[in-house]
Amino acid sequence: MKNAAVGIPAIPSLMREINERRVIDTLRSKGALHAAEIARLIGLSKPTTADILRGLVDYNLIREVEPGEGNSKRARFVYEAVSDLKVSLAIDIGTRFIRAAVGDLNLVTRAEVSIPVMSLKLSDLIKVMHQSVDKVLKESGFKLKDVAAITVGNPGVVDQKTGIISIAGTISALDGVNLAELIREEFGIYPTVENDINLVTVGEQSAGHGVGIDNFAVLSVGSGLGSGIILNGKLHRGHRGAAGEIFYIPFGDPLDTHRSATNPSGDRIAEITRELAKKHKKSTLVEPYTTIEILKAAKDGDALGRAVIEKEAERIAIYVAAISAIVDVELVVLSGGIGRQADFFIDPIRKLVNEILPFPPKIKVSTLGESGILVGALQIATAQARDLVFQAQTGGISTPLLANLSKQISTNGDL
Amino acid sequence: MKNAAVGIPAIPSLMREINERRVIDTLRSKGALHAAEIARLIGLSKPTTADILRGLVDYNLIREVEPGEGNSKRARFVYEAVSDLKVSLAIDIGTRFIRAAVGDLNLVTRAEVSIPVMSLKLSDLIKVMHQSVDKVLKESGFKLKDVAAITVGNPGVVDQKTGIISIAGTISALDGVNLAELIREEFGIYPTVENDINLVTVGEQSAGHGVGIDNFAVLSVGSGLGSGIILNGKLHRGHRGAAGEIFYIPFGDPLDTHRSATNPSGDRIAEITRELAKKHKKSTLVEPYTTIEILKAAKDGDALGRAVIEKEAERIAIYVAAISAIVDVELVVLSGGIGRQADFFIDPIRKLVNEILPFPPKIKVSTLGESGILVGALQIATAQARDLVFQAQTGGISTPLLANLSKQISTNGDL
DNA sequence: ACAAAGAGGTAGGTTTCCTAACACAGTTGG
DNA sequence: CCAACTGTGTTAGGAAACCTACCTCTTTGT
Repeated sequence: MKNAAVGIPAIPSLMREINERRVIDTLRSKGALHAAEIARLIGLSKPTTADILRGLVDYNLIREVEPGEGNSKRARFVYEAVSDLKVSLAIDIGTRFIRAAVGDLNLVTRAEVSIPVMSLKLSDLIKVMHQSVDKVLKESGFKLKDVAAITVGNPGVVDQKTGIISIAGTISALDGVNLAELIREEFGIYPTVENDINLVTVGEQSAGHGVGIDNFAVLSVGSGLGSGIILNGKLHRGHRGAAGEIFYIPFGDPLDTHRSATNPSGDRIAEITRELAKKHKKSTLVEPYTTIEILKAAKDGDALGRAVIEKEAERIAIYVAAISAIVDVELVVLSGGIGRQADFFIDPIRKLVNEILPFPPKIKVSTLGESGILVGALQIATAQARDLVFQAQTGGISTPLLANLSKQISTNGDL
Repeated sequence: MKNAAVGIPAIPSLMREINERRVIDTLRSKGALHAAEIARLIGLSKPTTADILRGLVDYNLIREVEPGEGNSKRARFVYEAVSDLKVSLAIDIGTRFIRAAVGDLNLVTRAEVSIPVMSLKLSDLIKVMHQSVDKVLKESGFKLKDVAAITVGNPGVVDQKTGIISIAGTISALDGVNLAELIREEFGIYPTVENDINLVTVGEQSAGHGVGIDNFAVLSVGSGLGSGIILNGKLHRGHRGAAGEIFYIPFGDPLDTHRSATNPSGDRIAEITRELAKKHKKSTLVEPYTTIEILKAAKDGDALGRAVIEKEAERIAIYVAAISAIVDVELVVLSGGIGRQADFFIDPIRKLVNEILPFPPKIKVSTLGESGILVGALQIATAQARDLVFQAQTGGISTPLLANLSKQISTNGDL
């Protein structure tokens, strides 16, 4: 125990703030509504609700709009959450592209761009990042000063306290870089920096197979091997942000240096192919073995291709099993360059997992595509932006805690 | 999204309830205090605090006591939380003993008993359970009608929705049994049924190495192999309550039937010993190899004993590494019959883990001893008992959600 | 066309919290 | 040893936020 029962006492102004947040949240998730309906939805009386609405209009957090089709004809006034007071910015630093997206406060993507990366030098990455941000802002029609929050995805492990990247693997220029501080210097806003697979996972939660599922994981198989985990509805980062770094699970030789050196599994599939090529002489596949070619060959029935995919299925299965044995998820979503193509070999994966585990998870292939990272990044940035805007407009002494709190009060249905 | 923004609106009575709970929580964690000090700690004004205190005294939830040493001499009235309005009951169904404990509302153990189990038949287990409960209640001076909540530990996986046990391994009579319903029939109270290692983990969190640590795991090595995981300060059960069932991690042959049959690692150490005995002829160890004898021999320098322990250290290390790779814990606590004796071979475990992982966890040996399960079970039962008593005494329309809520408000220090 | 139902608003009241001021009891220092 | 100070507990008055009840006006339905 600490020294004191720190925290916030419940006082009338807190009560009001919680109710104001409930009103805004309701409007954001349900669109335009009139006062009486809001009152029913959040459980307050009509006079109180009307008073809150007047206040929020004054704060410019909501506005009166023309009643639309969905609204009762009796409704004289209809309100909606203001969506363009500020925007949020998502940046994805990948090996081949840097992508960026602008989203409004109602989580609508206003623009999205993708610029190829030619050099993995840090200075070049920063240059391309700037180009992406300039371009996406221009397309969206907003300026940098309209940006309330930034979330940045990268392949490394992020120390959330300092913002420093480690184990960036494929983009080794980021290793040891304080990316959060760097972004602040470049754009003037201290961002949330997050591992890219964690962002894909948040993306799946908000717009993919993970909607409404409290415990699930994303297994990303592609140029790297990694996973992101949602537990009890929240992204689990772990003590140092390294949760989900599954290639460190000591399958095989516990001291396999191949594993610990750099993120290994990028070339693993080529390696496996080379090995299996000794057995399967007649194949359309030739060096250098690329993932795309192998997948294509396997789909076409090539024996070597199929053999490689069989091994890959086994490899995926043991990682799915390991994750599920430890955290018992309801679902594992396969993502990444290889994982997103797993549709045609998902059955052997399921079969193997079902043989290993007494409580196997469901296994699905991601449908989010390349921009999954940006979807997740926008989700996080927008949540922050909403909170910042609320504080700025109300002049509240509010804290992230309160935002969570009001969310708890408003979304908890399991009474 | 569901149909409506269900939840609780913030109304004055909710505000009061939150503040009442903050007062009681403060008194339970800090002991007897006077009004002015409570007001300072929880952040309310003196008149309001005094009013709340009068109410809680009326509800019989707190009482006025003589000022003690710790209190200011100026304090005329000092209050403490009533501890014996109701009690909670912890029951641990083990292979060799059934243990039981009675705890009061301030989490003080009032009595603890342990009765040997002679037969693992379900009817016999129920008989011994009754004996344990009768005995522990008698020793504590309370009656069954004073019990507000029961938590029951068992070796199996518990379906929290139905209360049905599976994979009970060492006590196969429990497999498929609806233990929660059974307890309700026997004692008239619907209990919380929980996996025993999960309870040890909660025990470590409240009274062991896990105090104040948000992410840690307990690895229990003994007659079985299992783990419990605390993530973000809360026990992680997983989708079907099977989180931490780490012996399903497919190390070695993924389809190892030895693993999936029943919980295997009980005799694993004897097996390893038999294998290694071929190399190490001159040993004091003889069949049947028991864990206690092997540990003793290893401590005494016996070559075979040491070899076995070395293998065991490696086995522990890979499980520690797997858990940490997936959920990134700050600490792993070793528990169970073998784990609690790991003090003298903890260094090789640490060394190996440090070689495998870039972010290795701290590793410690549990100091809780045999009754760790009961400590955790009392923790859970007492939390429930407090909530039930609060509701019963105030006649509140309160829900578990509110209890969590007020806890959030009062204990969240990271603003 | 007219009654019922629903939206929006007003009036008056309750709950809960706050600040300010005061009486009283220990503590401290000349 | 007594006066000044500090801290506890209480009272009075008031502010913020919620509620119910009722009213008016519009839409809907028979």
